[in-house]
Amino acid sequence: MTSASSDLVFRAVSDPTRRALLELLAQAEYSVSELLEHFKVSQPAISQHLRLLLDAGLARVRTDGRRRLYSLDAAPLREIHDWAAHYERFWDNRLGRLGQYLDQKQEAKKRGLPE
Amino acid sequence: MTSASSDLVFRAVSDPTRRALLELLAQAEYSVSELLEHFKVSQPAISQHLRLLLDAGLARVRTDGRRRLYSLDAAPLREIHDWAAHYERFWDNRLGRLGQYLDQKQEAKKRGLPE
DNA sequence: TTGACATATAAGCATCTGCTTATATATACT
DNA sequence: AGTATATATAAGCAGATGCTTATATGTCAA
Repeated sequence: MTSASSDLVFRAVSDPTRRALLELLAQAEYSVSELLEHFKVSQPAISQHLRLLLDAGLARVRTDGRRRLYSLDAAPLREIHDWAAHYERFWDNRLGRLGQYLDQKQEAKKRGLPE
Repeated sequence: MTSASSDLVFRAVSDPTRRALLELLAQAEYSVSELLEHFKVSQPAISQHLRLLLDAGLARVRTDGRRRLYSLDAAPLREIHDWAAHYERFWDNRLGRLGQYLDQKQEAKKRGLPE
């Protein structure tokens, strides 16, 4: 989980087509042509997206005859999840820094401390 | 949370400089020149990044004299968090589809069903 | 009012991105 | 062997991206 590999994951996930691919791969293993049916781009475009997913560690391939079967490897998504979770405290209320302050105040109140 | 605005958030967050900006804004409200101190790029570059964060709804500004004070709005990050959480089941084990299958098997076993 | 400061915007540029078509590679079928 | 099928790779291109310098805008201070 170096900064470089982390960046690969964030970049991979920033594209809507690749997010759609991940969603499909979450359901099952798919060949390229099966994946292709769900999109309006060319086969090379799909292969190129899959390459980026592989590079980011978000997908695996195995060969089956002349087909290549892609599957999901969601492990790197955990990093994104954890990164976002780091900000969880800030979206509970929409007040940002002030929210933290209010949280503290409320905490204090709960404990029956004077303001 | 349209698909378009969602995309803005994913894109905004895909850049390491902007992620660093968010991290700073999570700590406090900052002026542009204060933010600038933490980076090796020019002032316009920072202003441009901040613009994208604003567009994605990840930051707010208020004017204080001739300074502009930026603060975090983490709300849109919740979407990313939830999106990633959708894959949580897949990173618990590193086996993807097979993992699900094994999960089911294990579930079955727990219930004392025959294999 | 004049000049310094803080920030935004404009314009230009190199690089990256996502796409296409054309082609290479490998396997399967007859 | 020869043809069709499945996928990857190469090359090229338009548009996006991130940066820079130059400049505009607005506020403060003497």
